[in-house]
Amino acid sequence: MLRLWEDCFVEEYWCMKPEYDPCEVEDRWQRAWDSAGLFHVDRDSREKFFITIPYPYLNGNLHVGHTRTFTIGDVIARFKRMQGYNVLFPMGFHVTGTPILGLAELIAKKDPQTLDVYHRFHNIPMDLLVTLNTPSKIVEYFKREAEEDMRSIGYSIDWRRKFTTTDDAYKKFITWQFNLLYERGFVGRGSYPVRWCPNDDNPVEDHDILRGEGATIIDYTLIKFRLSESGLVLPCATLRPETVFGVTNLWVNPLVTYLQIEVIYSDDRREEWVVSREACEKLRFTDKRVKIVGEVSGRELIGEHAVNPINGASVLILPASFVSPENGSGIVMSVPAHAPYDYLALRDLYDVDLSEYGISEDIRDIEFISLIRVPGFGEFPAVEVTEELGVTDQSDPRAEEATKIVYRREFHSGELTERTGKYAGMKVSRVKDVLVEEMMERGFADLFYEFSEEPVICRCGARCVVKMVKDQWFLTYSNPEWKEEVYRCLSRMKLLPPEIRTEFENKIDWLKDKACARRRGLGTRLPWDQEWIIESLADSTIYMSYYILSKFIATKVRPEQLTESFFNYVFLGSGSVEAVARETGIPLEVIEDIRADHEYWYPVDLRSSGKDLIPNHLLFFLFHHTAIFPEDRWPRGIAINGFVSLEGEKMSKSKGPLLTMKRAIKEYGADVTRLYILSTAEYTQDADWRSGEIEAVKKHLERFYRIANNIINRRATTGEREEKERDTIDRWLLSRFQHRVSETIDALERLQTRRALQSAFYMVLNDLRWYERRGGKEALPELLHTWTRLLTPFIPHICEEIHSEIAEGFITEAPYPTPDPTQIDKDAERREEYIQKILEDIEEILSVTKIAPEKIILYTTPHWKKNVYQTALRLKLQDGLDMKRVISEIMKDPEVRRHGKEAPKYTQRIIAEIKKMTDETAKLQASNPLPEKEILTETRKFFEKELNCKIEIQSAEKTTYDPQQKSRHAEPMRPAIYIISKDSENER
RNA sequence: GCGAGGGUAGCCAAGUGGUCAACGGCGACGGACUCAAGAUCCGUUCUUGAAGAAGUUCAUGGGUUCGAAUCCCUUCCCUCGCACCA
Repeated sequence: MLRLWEDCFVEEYWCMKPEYDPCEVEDRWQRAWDSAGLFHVDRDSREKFFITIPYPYLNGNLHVGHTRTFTIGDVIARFKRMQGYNVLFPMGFHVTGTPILGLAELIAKKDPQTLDVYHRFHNIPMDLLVTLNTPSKIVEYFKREAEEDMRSIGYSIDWRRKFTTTDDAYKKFITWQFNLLYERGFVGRGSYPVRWCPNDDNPVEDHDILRGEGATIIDYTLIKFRLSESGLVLPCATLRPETVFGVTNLWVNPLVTYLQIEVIYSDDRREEWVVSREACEKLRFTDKRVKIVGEVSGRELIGEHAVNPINGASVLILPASFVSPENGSGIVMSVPAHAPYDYLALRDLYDVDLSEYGISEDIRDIEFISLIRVPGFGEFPAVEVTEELGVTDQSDPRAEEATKIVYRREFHSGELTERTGKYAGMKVSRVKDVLVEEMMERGFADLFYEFSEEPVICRCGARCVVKMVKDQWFLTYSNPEWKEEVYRCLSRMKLLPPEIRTEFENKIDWLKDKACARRRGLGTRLPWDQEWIIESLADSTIYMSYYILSKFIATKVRPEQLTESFFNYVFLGSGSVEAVARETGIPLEVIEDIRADHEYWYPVDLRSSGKDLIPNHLLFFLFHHTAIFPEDRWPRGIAINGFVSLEGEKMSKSKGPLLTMKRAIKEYGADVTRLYILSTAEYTQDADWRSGEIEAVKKHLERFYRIANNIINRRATTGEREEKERDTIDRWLLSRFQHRVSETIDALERLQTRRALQSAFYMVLNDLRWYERRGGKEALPELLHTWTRLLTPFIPHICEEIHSEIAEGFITEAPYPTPDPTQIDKDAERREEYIQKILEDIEEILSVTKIAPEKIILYTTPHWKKNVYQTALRLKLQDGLDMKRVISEIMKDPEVRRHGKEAPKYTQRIIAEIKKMTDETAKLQASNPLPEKEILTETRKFFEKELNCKIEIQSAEKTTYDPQQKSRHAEPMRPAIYIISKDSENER
C-alpha cells in the first residue's frame, strides 16, 4: 500500500487544493461516479446484499429527517460494497394516498399558510410554487428535486430502478398482489367505526382535526334493559359489561328530556329505545337507522322498574345528577359494589324524599351485589375506596380518582365470583370479549362507539362523530394464523437495535384488521371492486421486489405485458415460462432474466427505517411478505433509527420548522451533513440538529482535509522518502489504529454509525494529536491510505479527493480495511501509556505546587522493588496472590531483606494494584517488563520540550543528587519525580 | 390508562459489576501564533490540595456484593406509539 502511494507521488505533480471546497469536490466526484456507473449493479457471481430504505412520500422536499435514515442506508450500502458484496441500494417515490391531493387543492386555492410553509421551509420559489396546483405537477416537481437532493448528498443508489407508485407498471404489480391476497383469503369485508366529519362526509385524519386530536374511538357495550311495563329498551352504555351481574338499579337524569326512538337494524329487526337526544344523533351514524317516535322526560322514567336481561332481575330507576346525556345513551346501570359513582349516588339518596317520583321503597334496602373478588379488598371495593379517599358525594372530583383505582385493580387482578354463574373464576381482564359476544348473540347487548374525549372538531368547524363505514374492505391482520407466520418470520430476523424486538412482538399482538381501501386519493383501484382505491400503506408492503423488475420496465418490458401469470412466474416461480412468454409476448430470455434476478437479489437483507414506521409500514411489510412469498424470501433484517429535531423543536412538513436536505447540503456540504447526521445520535435516539454543532463538525472535517493535505504535500515536496526504521511512536500509532479499525467495523455491522465515527474519525484525530506531540511523522502516509478507506462510507467525496492523490481508481471500489494483527504492538502502547502517565504526574505536581521548574529529575525504581513487583505478578498469574506468600517469597532475596522495613508496606500496595490488573496486562508486565531507563532516556527530549526545563534520569539504586530523598518513592512503572524550582536556593 | 425507551458533570452524550472522576463533542478558560481580531494549533475544565493525593458524584430512596453509574426493588420525572394516517 505504501508502494502505491509513493509511486503516485514521486512522479505526479501534487494538485490537491490547500483549502477544502466541498461544492466543487462533491459535484466532481458525483459526476465521476455517475459516468462510471458505479452504482448500477447487476446480478453476478459475488454474494449479494440488498438494502432498502422506505421510499419518501412526495408531498414536500426531503428534509434532514430523511437525511438521517437515508444516510444510514447509504453508509451500510457503501460499507458492504467495500467489503466485497454486490450491493443493491435502490430508491423509488411514494405518491399514492390523499396528502398530495390535499396539497394540490390547498395550493390551487392559494391557502396562505401552505404557500408560506412551502415557500419558506421547503425552499420553493413562490412563482413556481403557485403552479404546482395538480397532483401530477406536484409529483413531477418533488420527484425531480428528491432525486437531485439524493444525488447531491452522494447516495450510492442505482437510479435505473427508480419508479413512482402511480406508474402503470407499478399499478399492475399492486393489482396482481391484491388479487393474490384476495384469493388467499387475506382480505375481508365488514363495517368499521371511523372518525367522521358529517359536513365533509368523509373520514377525518389527524391533521384534519382542529380540536380533540388525541381522541380515540372507545367501544362501549350497550346493555339492553327493558321497562317492565312497556317493554321499551333502556340501553346502558358501559366499559365494564361484566358488572351487569351486579346491577341494583338504573340511573336517569331527571332534568334531561329523553327521546323514544325506533331503531331499525340492517336486517330489518326493529326495536323501540329510550335514549338522550345526543345519543340518538350518534346512533344515526351507526349501521342502524333511527326514527324519533316521541319524547320522554327523565322524571317520568324515574320510579319505574326495568328488567336486567342477564338474569331477569327487576331493578328500580332512580335519579342521579352525574348522568350526562352526552355520554353513552344517557342512561346508566348502577353497580354500587364496584363503581364509586353508583355507590355515591345511591348514598346521596338515602335521606332524600323520593315520593315526588312515586317511589315509596326505602333506598337503604337496596342490597349491594358483589361479583368481583380482588385481593386486598373486601366485598365492596367501591365502598372501601370511596370511604378511604373520603369522597363526599357524586359531584366530588375525587369520585373520578376512586373510579380509576377500583377499575384498575379489578381489571388487573379481579376474578368473577359465583354470582356470575358460568363465568365464575374467570379473570376480569379476560371475560369481557366472551361475555359481550354471548350477550350480543342473545340480543341482550350491542356495541356503541364514543370518542375518548369530546368534542372532536374538524378543520371545517363541524363536530365529528364516530361513523360505521359499511362494506369496508380490510386486510385481516387479526387472523391468528397469519400472526403466527409473522412471528416466525420475526424470530429469524436480525433486528437493530435488539430492544425493538419486543416492540414488534407487542405490535403484532395488537394489530387488528385494517381498512385497505378508500374512496379518495391517488393509487390503484381494487381489482374486484373498482369503486375503491387501495390505501397507500397497503400498496407499499412488498415493493422492494419491484425494484428488481423496474430495471426492465421501459427497456425490455411494457406495462401492458405485465399479466398475472407473468408476476406469478417471476416472483413466485409458478407456471411455465413458455406460457408466460406466449401470453405476454415478452421474450423468454427476458422473463428468465427477471426471474433469475429475483432469485439472486431477493430477499431484502436489511430494511432501515425511522421508528415511526414500526406500528404500521414495517409491520405490514412483514405480514405481506409472509402472505405472498415463500419462507426463503422473507426479510432478513430491520434497523430502526430515531427522528431529527431542529434546535430542540419538532419538525413539521406542513407547519414548519423544517430544514431541507437541499439547504443543509448547500450550507455545509454533503460530507459535513453526512458526518454530522451520522455522528450525532445512535439508533432510536432522537437527533437534535444544532447549527453550533454542525459548524464544529465542519471544522473537524476541514482539519481532516488539512492533515491529509499536509501529509501529501510534505511527501510531494520532499520527493524521495528515506527508508527509516519505524520509531516506537510510529508503531504506537499504527497499533492504535488497528483497534480503531476493528471497532469501526464492529460498530458498522451493528449499524452504530455514531460509535463507528467516534472510532474511525474522532479517536484517530486524537491519536494523531499525541502522535504529533511526540514528534511522529513516518507512519502518516501509511495511516492516511487506510484511514481514508475507513472513512469512505461516511464521507465519500472528500475521501475520493484524497485518495485520488495517493492511489489509482475509485476509493468507493477499494476494499474496506481490516485490522492487521501484525501491526498491533502492545509494547509500544504500554510505552506510550507509561510516558503519558509520567507527564500527567509531573503536570499535576507543577499545577499543585506552582513551581516554575528549572530542572526535573526522574529516578527509576531500585532493583529490590522490581523483584517484589515481578514476584507479585508471577503469583497473580499462578493464582496465589496474597500478602503472606508474596512476603515469604521476596524475603528470600537478601537485597529485599535489606529494605525489610519498607518492603511489606510497598508489597501491600502493589498487591492491591496488581489484583485489579487483567491477566493479559500482568502477563505482559511479567514476561516483558518495560526498559524504563531506556525509555526515559529516549524520551528525555520530549519531556524537556513539553515541560520547558531540563530533565535528568537517575536510578534510585544509586543517585547522584537527591536532596529530598524523593528517590525512595520510585517504583516499577512509576519513577520518582523531583522538581527543582527556578527560585530554589539549593541548586546544584 | 396500556406498551416501549430513557433520566450520567454548564449542555449534548458514551459507558451496563472492578482497568471509572467516568470516551467523545459543544461551551468556557488558559497558552502559542498575530500589530490586532478571526481562523488555526496546544492544553485545562467536580471539589480540595505547596509533590504525583484525597473527598464527593452518574434522577430518588433502599437492597445485593469484598466492590455498583452498571444487578434487584421503591418513588419521581421525561420522550414516543396507541391506528386506518403517511
